[in-house]
Amino acid sequence: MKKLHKTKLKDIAQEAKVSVALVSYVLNGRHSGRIKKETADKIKAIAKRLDYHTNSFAKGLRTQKSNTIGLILADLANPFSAQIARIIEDKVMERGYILLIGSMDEDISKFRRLIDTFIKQQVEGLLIVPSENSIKEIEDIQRKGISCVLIDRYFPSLSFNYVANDNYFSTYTCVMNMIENGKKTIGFITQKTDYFHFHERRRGFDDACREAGVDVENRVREVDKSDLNNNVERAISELLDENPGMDAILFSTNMLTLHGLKYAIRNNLNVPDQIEIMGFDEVQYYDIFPVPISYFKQPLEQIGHKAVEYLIAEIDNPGQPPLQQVIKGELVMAAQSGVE
Amino acid sequence: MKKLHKTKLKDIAQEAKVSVALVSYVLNGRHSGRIKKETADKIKAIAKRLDYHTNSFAKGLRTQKSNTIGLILADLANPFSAQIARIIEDKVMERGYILLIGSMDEDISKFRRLIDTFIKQQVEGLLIVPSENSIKEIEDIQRKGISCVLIDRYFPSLSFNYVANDNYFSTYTCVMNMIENGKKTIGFITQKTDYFHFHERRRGFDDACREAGVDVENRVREVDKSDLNNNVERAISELLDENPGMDAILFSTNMLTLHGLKYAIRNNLNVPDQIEIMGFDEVQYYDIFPVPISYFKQPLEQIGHKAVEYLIAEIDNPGQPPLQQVIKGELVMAAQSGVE
DNA sequence: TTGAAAGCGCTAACAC
DNA sequence: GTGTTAGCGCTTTCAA
Repeated sequence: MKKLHKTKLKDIAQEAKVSVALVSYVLNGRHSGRIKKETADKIKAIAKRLDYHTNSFAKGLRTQKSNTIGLILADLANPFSAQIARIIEDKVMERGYILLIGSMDEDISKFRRLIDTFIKQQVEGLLIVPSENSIKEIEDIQRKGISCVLIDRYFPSLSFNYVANDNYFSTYTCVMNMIENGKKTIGFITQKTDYFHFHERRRGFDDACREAGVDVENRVREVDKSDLNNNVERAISELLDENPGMDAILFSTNMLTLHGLKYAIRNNLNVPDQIEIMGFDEVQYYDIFPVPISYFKQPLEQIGHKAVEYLIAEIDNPGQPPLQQVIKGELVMAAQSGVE
Repeated sequence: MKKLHKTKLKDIAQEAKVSVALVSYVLNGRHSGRIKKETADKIKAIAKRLDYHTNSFAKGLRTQKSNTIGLILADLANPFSAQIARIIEDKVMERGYILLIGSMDEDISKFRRLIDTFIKQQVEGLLIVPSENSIKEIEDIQRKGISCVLIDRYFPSLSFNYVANDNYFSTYTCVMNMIENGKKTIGFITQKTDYFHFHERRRGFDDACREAGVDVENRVREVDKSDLNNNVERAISELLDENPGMDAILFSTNMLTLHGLKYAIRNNLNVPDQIEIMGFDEVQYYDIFPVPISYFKQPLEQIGHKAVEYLIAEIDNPGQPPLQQVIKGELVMAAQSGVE
């Protein structure tokens, strides 16, 4: 077993014949004015040659700062989570922090374990894409005085920091666009859930329809997550049967949208002339389907950036009034493709 | 600003009127035999009441152990990476370690930054899903004496630890299965790349064809990654034009497979009777296409587990001879679906 | 301009 | 059974 000697400040100090303190100053850019340039240069050169890396345990212990932020995702295997994680990682690094990522996989006990782990790691703040039923744990975090920002999903009744898509605006915009394009009978397929953001999507749909003077009655189906495949299929059939001449359907998640596409393809629906399909979220594969589809694109980039800004603000100034923001995304219209 | 007093061993010791050492013993389960049960219980109760969390900086500094493993992914936004990350996270936690995740996004300088970060964090080992051109950095890691296991992709010329899919077996198996099902003229669409694992897939295809006595000449297309959409489409057309009666095509990645599906749907190919399409990797959306498709499923679960085992073995016993393993996945046959 | 030294919270060897 | 204490590598106050 090769013993690997990690170089430490003392090694550099000895080599340079100066004190540890001075080495520390130089490497941290402190007192840069007061230190003789050649001493500084010598120290830097030695540090480089010896491949010095700060021991963040010692540093963190001494400074009581970890320079670390934790991100807890509802489920890492979900493309939404992965994308947002990537965006946040970049942003966090840019701001000089290190990001710890954990996935709770919709499992509360794992959530608690992650929080404990992150606390032990002395994270300075937490970014959380919460899953259902995690309110209690999040309140706990707040109670412990840990800085925290919720992403994408939030609990309007509570005074947390959050950043999320403007879900009301999303569906509202989709409907209005369809109407501008002459659609008259619009269906909405969404998920049966308690998440606040789904309520908002529903509300946006309803309001837009009402304002545009089109009917909502019997045009909405809330699908149960279990056995999604069959439930969606059934919901679509029902919707079409009970609303002859339906010329557009809006789906409230990417999974639902994909099922909608499947249905359209299998049943040889003429999209978009006979019936338009509008989706939610970008999916890498939409354009692979031989069916043109417009979709509402959530502003992931901005959500991620804002969340990091908010968290750092909260870290710098704990206990400030809650920072809350929803961000508007945009409708991406179908490419002029279809079956060429 | 609410000052949050993190409880430390000393607090517990004072409260319990014992020494810090004793508290440490109890909380770490040391000397459990020798300590009076009621003292131990009292200490544990107080720790719980005071919501004590080890300060891992202090602990790590003292013990020279971080209990931390770093995972560096080629690209977190890629579903393969996300899935493997999730599997590995579970496994790593199960073994009592903490996982740090970083995504290099196919960017070498980011890769170097991540390595530096992880070294500063004192990771005990590194799991890496390398991207192209990262050999130099990986050799560096080895030179520094950091325990490391490569995942999925590796460099056969070098003596690293690695765990990967048996890519040769994968394509070999696919071809043999098609032949058993009476296919006679089999095409192969793969990616133009230097990655060793693609060479293996190619080799598996070639060997299987040769053994089965079917022709390989002009049946393979290597597609350039740039402008994938058009290139794949063109490759498929060419293949079909130049090989009348081609009755099967194998694709070597999930992206390519999806494009194959798109082509089949758009051109109304009769799948699988006229032509079979066989893919690589599970994709959440395969079953949404109105086309039955079999695919080769990489053994992600086993790859992840084995990689963690290897890394921990290497950590416990640095400098041992390289641990290398490829793992065989399995062919998942198309559901009996098609257009009902 | 530079150095000495205290101390962050914890563990472990040793003492009692 | 329990306590004392040194010291992990670093930053920072104070002194020179």
